[in-house]
Amino acid sequence: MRTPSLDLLKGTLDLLILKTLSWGPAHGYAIARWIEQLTGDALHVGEGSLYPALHRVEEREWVASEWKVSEQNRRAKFYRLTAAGRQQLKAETAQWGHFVDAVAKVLAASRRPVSEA
Amino acid sequence: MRTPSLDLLKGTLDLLILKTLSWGPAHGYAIARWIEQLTGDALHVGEGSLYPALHRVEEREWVASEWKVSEQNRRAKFYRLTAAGRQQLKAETAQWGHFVDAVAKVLAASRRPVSEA
DNA sequence: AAATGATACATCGAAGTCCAATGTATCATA
DNA sequence: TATGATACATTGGACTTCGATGTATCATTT
Repeated sequence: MRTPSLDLLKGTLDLLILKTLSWGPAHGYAIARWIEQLTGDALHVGEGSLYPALHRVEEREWVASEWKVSEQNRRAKFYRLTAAGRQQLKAETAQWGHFVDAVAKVLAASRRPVSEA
Repeated sequence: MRTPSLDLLKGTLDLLILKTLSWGPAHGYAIARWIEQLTGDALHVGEGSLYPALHRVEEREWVASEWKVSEQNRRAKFYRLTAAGRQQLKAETAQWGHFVDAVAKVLAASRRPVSEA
């Protein structure tokens, strides 16, 4: 069985994380809440997806982390975008756009293409 | 390591298959070529992704299959959309749209949302 | 002072998906 | 008869996501 929280994200979680960090450093919890808030809860980011993703992007050095104290006065690991991460954000944003365009082309077609040759 | 054929598709392959079959019955090979042709090769559909996906949607009874002879005069398994598949196509198309919208909202934001109490 | 709820980190296992590589066979054409 | 395009299929590996669960701290309420 599938489709619990819609199963969405589909590989775009990295992109969304990089994007939220482009607004400034943040800890994981805040990242998840921001995404949910911005999308009106259309996108739910669970911990089980979020933390593996954060470790992933840190391992690839697109983000760096540092322990600090949050606005709520609690220990929290703050992530910030690296220069490489900024590059990656740009690249993934473009790639996402191309992908969406390509899918749109198929969805917009009302009949099959002529098999030329 | 990742990003061989761009790693894309990301769960939308079922949707693309259902869509191509909405134009009429087709065999797997044709489905893959149509998608590539329509997207100007932005989307590459490999056999290793295609056939498992076809078996998947058949198992869920969104498509039905039948052995026939192709335009090239060869044996080929033709898939056609079932009534349930047509329903599913509609549902997945809508869901895809919502997802793209949600991602767009995050990507369009220039700063973090205000954390309202 | 104690209970509660929100914040914040993290891991695990299960399930599912995609992909490259590889293999077989047929038919049309050269 | 060799080649290339068509057409089916499987396998193994790698990766991602998800729900569930666990720990701990701080602020607020009782």
